Amino acid sequence: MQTTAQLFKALSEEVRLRIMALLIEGELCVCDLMAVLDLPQSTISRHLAYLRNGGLVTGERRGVWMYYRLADGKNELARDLLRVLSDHLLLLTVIRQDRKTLARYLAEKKTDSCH
Amino acid sequence: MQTTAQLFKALSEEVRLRIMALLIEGELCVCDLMAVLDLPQSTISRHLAYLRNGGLVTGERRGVWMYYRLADGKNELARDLLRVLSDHLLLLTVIRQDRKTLARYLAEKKTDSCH
DNA sequence: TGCCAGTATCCGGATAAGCAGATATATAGA
DNA sequence: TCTATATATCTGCTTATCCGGATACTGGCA
Repeated sequence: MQTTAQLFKALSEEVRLRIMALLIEGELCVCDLMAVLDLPQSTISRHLAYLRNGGLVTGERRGVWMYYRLADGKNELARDLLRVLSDHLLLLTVIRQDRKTLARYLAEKKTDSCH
Repeated sequence: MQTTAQLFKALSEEVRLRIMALLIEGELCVCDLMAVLDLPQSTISRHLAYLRNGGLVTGERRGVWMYYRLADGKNELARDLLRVLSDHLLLLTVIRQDRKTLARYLAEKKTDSCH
């Protein structure tokens, strides 16, 4: 019960919804999210912690970088919510804009990259 | 976007999830909820206001009483979330307990009722 | 070992949300 | 119109959450 509420709380914030929407496209590291969302590192990291605690994303360290992706499996509610949510998010202007920014960012990253 | 986050926020609290679960069975007035959840009137009323603002429930005045029910229709996301959520809630101990309490309360209400 | 870059957590201050008692509003009935 | 009941909102207080800069941790590399 506590957990159920926590799951919804994790999704009750605009920045976190934007992060979720970006991760639908695939894994990203913290610095990618900083670049696309244009927010300080501590802010991104804090929101990722919320999503992690809610069981919505998982992080994997690869060298110095932490790659985050949508958590799949075990939590059935999380999985169902995410399915419903992702359909909805793609209709929103902010989310569409973020996706464009991500695409542009990833294209540039190939040539002029921090890593 | 703001609205989407607000919808999740409305569902991010234990008391509100319990209210939602009770309303799945049908409409209830504030005093019913007070009796079943054993919480003061102002607390119930405040949580109902959240759910109302999130577009999850609607209230209808009938005499002195306000009857609340799940909001149906217009908000597509709310509807989808609710479908997913209700399956999940019924598995939880707290919710099962509340349902039993509600059944017992409604049975008594027929004979010895406040209204 | 020492340094740097990426990430997580801490800190202090502002805002939001929780609670429950007190008060205001609305309706039914005398 | 006056009273009583049901509900909503206000009040004062406590706790949680937000933000972003500062600090601590971690891994790669010289």
